[in-house]
Amino acid sequence: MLAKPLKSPAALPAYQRIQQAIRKKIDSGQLQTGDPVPSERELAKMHEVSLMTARHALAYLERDGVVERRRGIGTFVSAPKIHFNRLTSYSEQMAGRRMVPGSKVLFAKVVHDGEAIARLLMAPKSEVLRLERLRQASGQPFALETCYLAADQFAGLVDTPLHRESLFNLLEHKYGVELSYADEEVDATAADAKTAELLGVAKHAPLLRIRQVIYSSKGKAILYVLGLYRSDCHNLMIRRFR
Amino acid sequence: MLAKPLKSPAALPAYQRIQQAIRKKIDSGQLQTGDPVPSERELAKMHEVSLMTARHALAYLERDGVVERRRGIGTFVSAPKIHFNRLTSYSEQMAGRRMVPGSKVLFAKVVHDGEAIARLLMAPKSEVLRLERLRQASGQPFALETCYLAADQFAGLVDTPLHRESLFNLLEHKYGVELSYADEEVDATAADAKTAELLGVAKHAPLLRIRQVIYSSKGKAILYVLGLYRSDCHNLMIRRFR
DNA sequence: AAGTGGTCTAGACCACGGC
DNA sequence: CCGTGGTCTAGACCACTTC
Repeated sequence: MLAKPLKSPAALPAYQRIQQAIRKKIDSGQLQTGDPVPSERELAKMHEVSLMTARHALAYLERDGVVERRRGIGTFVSAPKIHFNRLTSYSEQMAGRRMVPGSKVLFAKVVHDGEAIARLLMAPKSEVLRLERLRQASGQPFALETCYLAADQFAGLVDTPLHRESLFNLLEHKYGVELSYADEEVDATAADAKTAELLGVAKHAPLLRIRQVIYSSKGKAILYVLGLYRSDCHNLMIRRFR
Repeated sequence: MLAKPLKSPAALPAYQRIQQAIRKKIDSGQLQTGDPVPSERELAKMHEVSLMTARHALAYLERDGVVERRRGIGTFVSAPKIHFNRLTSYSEQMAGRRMVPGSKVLFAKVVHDGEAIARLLMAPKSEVLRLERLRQASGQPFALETCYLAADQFAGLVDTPLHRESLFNLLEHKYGVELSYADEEVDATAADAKTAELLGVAKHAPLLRIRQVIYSSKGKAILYVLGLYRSDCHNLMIRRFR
């Protein structure tokens, strides 16, 4: 048998549409923690897809912790994750700590280096905007952040005054990008000479290094950020569940 | 068409056999980081299964962080990074990856110091069990972990052979404690002389420091863990949502 | 054009849990 | 017994990347 050729252009895959429908019901409160989600067979009929496709939708919702599946019983809405680990902008973090945010732009240009990053961001001609900022909290330098964005998507950004305005704000409101989640890789590293001077620490002082890839709600990589944080004034707080 | 009915009893599902075969090749060094794994179609032929089954095997290996898949390119063995979105025991982490866990107990006694920790764990008479272990992955030392537990609750633990048995396992099965979540504080620090020697790194080398408080499902603090991780072989992976 | 992974079909049988 | 999720088939078309 042929696959259904009736797909409208730019349509989401069927399994993602099913997921979206379920997530929507959870968000709106129609489905609450512990409530049963329609079974694979029901979903297949409702959305006019095969069983495997409905399965796929549920399997990946389970992977993301949205539902729990129990053989012989059914699929249920899982307890709401407390998003202790919320993705916030620097400005939002500062506001939460009642500190005065400050930011000095050290570099803001379109560059061609960094092919891996360009590929990640799907930047045409490998043109990415590189934005280097020294972050300050109440006057003290405390982090060095280098952001990369696809140059074609965020053309006017180079000329925007970024020393005061939040990048998150710009992306979300001026560019209409809905930021959704970030994958972060955290480790420790030693400060090189230039970084040490900028941050006002000793050379080789231990720094917390966070590399993050921030995705839009459509799953596209929007932003790559490399951050180096003074370990004496920056702690990462995480809550993890078993 | 019928499903193949030739399965011997107690046989693993086909997709798990395929995963095992791949993991084995990685463990034995036949496949190294970055090496291509056979394509879906190759695996399907080799193991005499359908394409969907081979796909399933690879998809779940990717979910576990063992391989990376790139459309139009292939599937590759991913870098041996430790992947942390859930609260897992050290043994579980090692098992999920392709490493042989090892652990050397450096210290295991009831102590009276550390009032703050004793209060946190609600330990009577401030008696806490302090357990210091050197963690190894495939023979290489890679972390120094110091755990604290309330001495009265886990009396027999001092005499339990902990060099092989997982502490999580003991707590969950022998002591009937249901571990639920952990709050973690992450930063960077420099190795002191003793730590540097134990971990086999230079003095003042940057280390990832994680302090965690692990709570039971009843919300009681059960375990305090201070971990120092070699930043050259330990990365923390986090996903955060907006 | 050839090869890869991504999505999908229309069924099948099995293992499990509750009635 | 029936409904649930778990495994599986033998194909198909699509999107993407490399040559």
